[in-house]
Amino acid sequence: MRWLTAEQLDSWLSVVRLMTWLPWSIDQQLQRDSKLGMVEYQVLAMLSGSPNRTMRMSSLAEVTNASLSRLSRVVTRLESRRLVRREPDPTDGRFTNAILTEAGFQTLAEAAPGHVSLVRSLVVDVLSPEQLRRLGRDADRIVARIDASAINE
Amino acid sequence: MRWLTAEQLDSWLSVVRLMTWLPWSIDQQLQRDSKLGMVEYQVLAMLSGSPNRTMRMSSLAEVTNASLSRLSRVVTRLESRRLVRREPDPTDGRFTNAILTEAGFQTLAEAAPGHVSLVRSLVVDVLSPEQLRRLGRDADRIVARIDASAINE
DNA sequence: GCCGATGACTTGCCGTGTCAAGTGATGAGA
DNA sequence: TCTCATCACTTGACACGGCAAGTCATCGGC
Repeated sequence: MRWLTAEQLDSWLSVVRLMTWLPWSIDQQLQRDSKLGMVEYQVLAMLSGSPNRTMRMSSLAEVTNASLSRLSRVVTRLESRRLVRREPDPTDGRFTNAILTEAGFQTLAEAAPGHVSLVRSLVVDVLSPEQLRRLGRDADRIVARIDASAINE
Repeated sequence: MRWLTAEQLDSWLSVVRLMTWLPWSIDQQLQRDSKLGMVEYQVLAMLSGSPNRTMRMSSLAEVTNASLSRLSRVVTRLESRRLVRREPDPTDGRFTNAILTEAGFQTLAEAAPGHVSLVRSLVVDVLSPEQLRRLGRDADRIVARIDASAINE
């Protein structure tokens, strides 16, 4: 059994702190300024960038990193605030489409500047372009390993 | 309002994926193999490395990145499994000490190899020593910014 | 064309985290 | 010494996510 060196452990604990506090911080700001969680924001954002502001629940779940069951509840909440609407896919009733309403688009438009500016001030503008690129690539590497290990259960 | 370039957005979304899936993956393994969540594990680990396997609730909350209220519930659960014990600090009854029991130490000893080996296979062994160091430093930078922005509310 | 299999969600139940209010111990000032 | 403020938690109420079971539409084989 190979243990971690003190240095490796330090780096790992730094990553753990990041995983704990960065989502927390983003959620705080979104919640305070727009009454949205990060997943809610991603749902609105992904819908706004899609043809007809429409996406299938299952695709939406994938791009927002949410389970289908979580997404279903999130969309239910957004629907009750009239930010999103649900419709069965006309061509195949098994699919459900989530559709961004005009009110949802407005809400996103109001939330986006504050959100982006926080992401800038906490992450993007704190690192050099090269550091940010590397950080993204490292994250991709790790996520790829997770995917790989999930496949072989 | 400065928007994000496509490249910056990509990197950011990679980081978001990391923050979503890495904790999930760690929790899965710990839960499956040892019926522990990541915070539970950290609690046991931090206690085991402390003098007398004892720590104040408030210090423990800090090192495990948990709110005091969350830690209180976590320790209640661990206590009901006899992995941890609570005692008021003899020298000042306002403090409560959490103490790792022998059973708790055993549980940690059984959980640690699998946990460490997952951390290795997902993170530590996927990056070069230099990449890991940089990742840790980038994480520190970001967390420092979060702390700074939390201070000025 | 019918019927079981499959796929795409949805939902009841439960465990857990948060927020705010509550509790009990201690220290500080009158 | 007797408050009263403060500190270090703890806990009740509530919101939310996960899991597994349920629902509904479609498809494939007969």
